[in-house]
Amino acid sequence: MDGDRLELDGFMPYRLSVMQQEVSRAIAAAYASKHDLMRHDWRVMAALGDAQPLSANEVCQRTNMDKVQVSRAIARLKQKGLVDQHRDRQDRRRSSLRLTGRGEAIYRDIVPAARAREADLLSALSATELKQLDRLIGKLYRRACDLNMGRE
Amino acid sequence: MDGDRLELDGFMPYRLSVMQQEVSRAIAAAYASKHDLMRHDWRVMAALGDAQPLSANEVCQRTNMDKVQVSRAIARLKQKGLVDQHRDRQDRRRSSLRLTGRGEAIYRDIVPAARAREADLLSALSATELKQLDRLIGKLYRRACDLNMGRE
DNA sequence: TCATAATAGTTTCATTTGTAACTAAAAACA
DNA sequence: TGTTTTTAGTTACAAATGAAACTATTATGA
Repeated sequence: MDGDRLELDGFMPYRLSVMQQEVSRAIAAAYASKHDLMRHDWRVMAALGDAQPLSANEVCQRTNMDKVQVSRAIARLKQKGLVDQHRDRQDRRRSSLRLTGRGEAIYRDIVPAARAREADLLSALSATELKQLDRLIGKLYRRACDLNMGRE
Repeated sequence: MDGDRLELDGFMPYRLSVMQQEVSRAIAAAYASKHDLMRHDWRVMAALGDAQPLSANEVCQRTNMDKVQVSRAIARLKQKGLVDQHRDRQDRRRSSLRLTGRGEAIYRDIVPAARAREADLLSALSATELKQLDRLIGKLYRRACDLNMGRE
């Protein structure tokens, strides 16, 4: 252990990042090639598939994306005819988002593929390890959020 | 468990991504604000700090970045006077990269800060959990790589 | 040897992104 | 009520990115 070198390979945040990228790529195969969607687009669709209708703001909260990303994803999805957006009558600042028929169809096509890839991925782990993973992700996430609290 | 909804919150790749982003942000605090470096720039510096000199290609391998990203990071770092690049005499396609004095100084300034943040982060875990995490990252990474083997 | 392929690294162009500034509507408050 | 502040969402612009094409050099092999 050399005191003044970082040694990337043993640096946990780096390993986490490299691993996550690879996982992300494995999952992207479920939506990118076949339906020509970007990660952000798919995330918005996934949120709407989980619970409709949602306002753009609710999509932000559910997906951990910021409002600009969501706004742009919605623009792309509307243009492709996968999402409908119309102003809320009660509060005319908001809008209410829904998957269109085609959007729903694509969502229903992707979900099993995404699930299958997730299963493939997790098949490398035992049931015990899976529980551990779940716990560890939660702990690290909460700790990181705490650390980031101060700044913005 | 609803068969035709994805439920993002329980979808492991999503949770992994959100957690990793937060961790990344926590670490970025060590190099971004004070030294105005981007993630890619810092990664290249970290690789060089670990072992100098390196060719751009060796940086690619050590950082898991692709050659375009590395080329651009090097351009930025050269312009800032943090990295020196000169052609290799044996093979004039390659070049040999080194941190400059100022580059080294910044590297040595960042390393302890990055280590401290990592420690903060990992302090949420017991020694046992840390070993588990290490194992799980390795397993998931290898599995994801296997899954991605086919394409490209 | 000469032609072809492979390798190291850079550049180009279209697209995506991040930040900040902006518009519109509702809430707060005086 | 009228004024200010918040909130929802969009837009603008500069910078970063990805993919493909490109340059220069070395390796291969007929």
